[in-house]
Amino acid sequence: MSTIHTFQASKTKAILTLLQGCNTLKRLRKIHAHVITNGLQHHPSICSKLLNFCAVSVSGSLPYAQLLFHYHIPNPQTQDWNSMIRGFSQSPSPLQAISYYNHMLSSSSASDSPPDTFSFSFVLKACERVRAESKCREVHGVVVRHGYDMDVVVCTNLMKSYAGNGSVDNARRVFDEMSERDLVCWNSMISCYSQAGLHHEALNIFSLMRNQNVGLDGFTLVGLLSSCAHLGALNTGVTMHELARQKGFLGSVYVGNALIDMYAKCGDLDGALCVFERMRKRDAFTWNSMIVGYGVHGRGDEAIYFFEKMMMAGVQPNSITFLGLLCGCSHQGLVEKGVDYFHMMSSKFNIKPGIKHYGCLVDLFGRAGKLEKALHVIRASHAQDDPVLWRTLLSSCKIHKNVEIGEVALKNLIRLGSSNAGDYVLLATIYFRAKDADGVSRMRKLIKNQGVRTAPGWSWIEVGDQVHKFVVDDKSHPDTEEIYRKLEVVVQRAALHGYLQEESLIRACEFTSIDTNCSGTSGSCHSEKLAITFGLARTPEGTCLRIVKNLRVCRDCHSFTKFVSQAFNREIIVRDRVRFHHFKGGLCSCKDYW
DNA sequence: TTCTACCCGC
Repeated sequence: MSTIHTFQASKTKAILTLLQGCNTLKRLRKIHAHVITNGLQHHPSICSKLLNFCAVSVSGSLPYAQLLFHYHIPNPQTQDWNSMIRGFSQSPSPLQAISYYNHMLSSSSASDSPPDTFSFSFVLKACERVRAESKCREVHGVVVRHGYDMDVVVCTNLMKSYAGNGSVDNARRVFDEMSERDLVCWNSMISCYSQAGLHHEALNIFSLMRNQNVGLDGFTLVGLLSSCAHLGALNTGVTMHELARQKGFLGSVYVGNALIDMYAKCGDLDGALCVFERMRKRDAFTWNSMIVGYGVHGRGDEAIYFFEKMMMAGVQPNSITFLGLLCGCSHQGLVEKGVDYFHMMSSKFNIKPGIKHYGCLVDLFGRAGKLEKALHVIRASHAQDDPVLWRTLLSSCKIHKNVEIGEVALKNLIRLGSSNAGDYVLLATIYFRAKDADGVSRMRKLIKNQGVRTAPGWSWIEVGDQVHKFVVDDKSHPDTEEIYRKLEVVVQRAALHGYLQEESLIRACEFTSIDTNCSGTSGSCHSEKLAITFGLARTPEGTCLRIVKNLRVCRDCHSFTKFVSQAFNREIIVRDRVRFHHFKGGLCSCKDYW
């Protein structure tokens, strides 16, 4: 008996060694044949290992795993089910994982092979991938019935699965009900919020962590820095930077990359550069963060400079690298360079341009006034059915007051059934500037028929460690009265330097009571004026104001901000939906071209 | 065997 056992043990070991070196299906078949000829096919450990390898390893084969599972494992144990669920949860058909999980629960031997921590974790991943929220709830119920609702890993997976299904509130509920939380779990809650775009909430989790002395690690910092980047919360980001230094996390490439991105997105390119230069190890994310950072600031030359250094460092660019480059070229008007890079990405780097790259190219030509070329790009892109490209073209037509191509763009948007009030307003503005009253009234009718729905505009400004958010005509801020009083003073002083409300544009918006390019209704107070006024009142003279807003800057606010920067001698950095504007001494870095 | 991270943009 013991001889047989020793024999089997050495065979098992030999087969496991073979499996480790196995990288083709053909070899896998050979190993399986070997298992059978040695009479080991009923050896539970061997079969489980073989199954796990087939299901999970990159060089495995899920169909082969199914074959083994259904024909060679008569009484699958929990770990065998887990192999199947895990394998399919990360495969192109995660629904199958859910199906194996269902079978596991209903199989006659369910009492011998109950689901465990792993089964739940894997099936929850599958629920997340197929966006099956109801299934996620159902699994949650089973988790509770099997007494795993105190398992910190299962709970973390539950949170992620709920959040991935768009239900952050449920994720938070799971989080709140946990009796014990580890650091991973806290980090996961931060990531759930940031994934949902709830960045204030993500930062609030960090306050809780500090109150409860949870500590932090690189994951925590990266998550929080990402939220700071989205919010434009530079001061908070600098605090994180300081924490990273104190706790010794500056050596992490992830943390360094997140810091660069945070500084760049908060409008502090010098800060980004400083972190970049001190990094010992750099990867594609590092270079991309710099290139994209300079790109969205409209500094194409520097984006190109970093791209060239990236090449010299031997780092392979990816599609994001080229988005950053193209964005920089288009905002700086580097048309030829942009075209070169567009071609280079496929010819030299074998990266297929995606819809966003075509979008950049349309923007590149459109901004430069080469509207025919922009139109040609769309027609040659095999993406004529993407509304984003036509909308980009329409915006370019507005800059260059081109009625004809603007009409073509709108026609295509209508053809695609995705035209909205914002598009009609764009074309109406073009008609208005071209003094085409008929066109304006046609658009007015379309807008009336369709009804008006606009995204609410808001602006943020960080003062101290607080981010203050303003909407159009905001009355909700505790200091509202003071802000509006101060605003009058600011407008007067800006007017002394030449600021004039842009009547023409206001009238252009009036008939619709919106301008999607503005933050709100005409004659009303746009959110960035309130944020700027608040910043002027609450920060020391001479300090830079940083505003983040969700829409594009309208012409009136752009002009207002220029004069304010001059009248109050302040540098004002505005990050809009697409790019940065650096206002200083009455001028803007975009050269009034955005 | 399981859980959390950076570049795009939703």
